[in-house]
Amino acid sequence: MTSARPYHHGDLRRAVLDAAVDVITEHGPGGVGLRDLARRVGVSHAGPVHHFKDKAGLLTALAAEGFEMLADRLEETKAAGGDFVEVGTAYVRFAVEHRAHFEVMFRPDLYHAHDPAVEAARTRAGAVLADGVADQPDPELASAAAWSITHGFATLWNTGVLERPGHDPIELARAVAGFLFRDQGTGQTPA
Amino acid sequence: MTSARPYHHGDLRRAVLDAAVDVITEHGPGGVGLRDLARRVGVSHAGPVHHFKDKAGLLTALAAEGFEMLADRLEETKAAGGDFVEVGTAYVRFAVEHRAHFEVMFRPDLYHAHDPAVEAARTRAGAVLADGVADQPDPELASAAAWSITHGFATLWNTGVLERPGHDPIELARAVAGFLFRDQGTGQTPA
DNA sequence: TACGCAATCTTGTCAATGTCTAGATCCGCT
DNA sequence: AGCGGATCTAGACATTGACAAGATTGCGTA
Repeated sequence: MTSARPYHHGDLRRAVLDAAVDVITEHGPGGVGLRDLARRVGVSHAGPVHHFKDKAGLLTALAAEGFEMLADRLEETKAAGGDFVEVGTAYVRFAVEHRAHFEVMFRPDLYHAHDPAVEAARTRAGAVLADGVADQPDPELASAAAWSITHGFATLWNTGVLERPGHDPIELARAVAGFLFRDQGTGQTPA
Repeated sequence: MTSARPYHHGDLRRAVLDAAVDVITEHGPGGVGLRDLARRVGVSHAGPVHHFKDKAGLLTALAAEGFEMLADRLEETKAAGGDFVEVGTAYVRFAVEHRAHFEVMFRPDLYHAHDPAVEAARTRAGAVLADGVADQPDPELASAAAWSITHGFATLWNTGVLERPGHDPIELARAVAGFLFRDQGTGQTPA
């Protein structure tokens, strides 16, 4: 039920979520405060509470939204005929372009990780990654490896540890993903 | 310097760090509070401040300690003749066994990421991983891939997303790391 | 040995936060 | 019209991080 109709504010729920994204992008998930968000959006200090119940509730909503967006992107990429390398690249692209969502999604201590919507979308996203390597000899292992290298690259890039000045993360991600299955035809890209 | 001598408490600095590890292991990095730690250790609410200046200072100390432990482990593994698979496995083992440290280390928004001690130890750890794949055709790319798959597996396992009931994370990590260089023999790289 | 000093820890305080409660405001439906 | 309920406001309370000033303790040095 993501629909919130314009009452006093217009669309407070979305406004708060957007503000939270801004704050997280700039200061990380630790920088979010319900009162600060309320201030940014122009409502009273307890306004957001009614929509999210909790600080954890707000982050749960963000995580659910993030997993759904991610699953959508991966499914679209696969539906367009993308192999694992393309799907993995889409994963990294999501992480870079929606850094705030991504950071919250993989910090289950910050939100209600067992929320049904979150779990459903997360499972959906994982299925696409696993399906992309289903033709491998050991699909279980290949799936773990594929998800690991993709997620690891995204995480390391976002934390700044892997930063290569002058390199485009998407191109580098494509090369790294291709490296995993370099013995097969797909995936080699000119630098 | 890490040396703290027994004054009133005995070794408050270490006691606070240990308590923080306990809290983080159980409730994540968001659960740490200076006052709560002080309570657990049995000192007044402002006791820890003198040793760490800040909440961020405390986490900086934890991150530095973590990167140093990690770098030590990786260097030991490599010195014992371990190839990349063994080094990567040691990386995952550290992440699983020192989950609290590991979680803080890769959340630079929580501490002073530009602390010299932190940066030095982090660079040292990265060098071992890069060096383990230096014999590859494209060392830069292989290094990024190696670090990504290793770090990704560790992260996903710790967040519970990759959990396989009945599987030992270390064994699975070894298999995943081996998958990256499966075309080469189980490569005993001589020292 | 005694003294002074600095490191260590305590106590008190302040602004800010999360969350709860009660009340005000406004929309949609009958 | 006007009622009901969703939406938001206002006030309050416990807790937290951070700061300031004072008390306590061990160590080097004369």
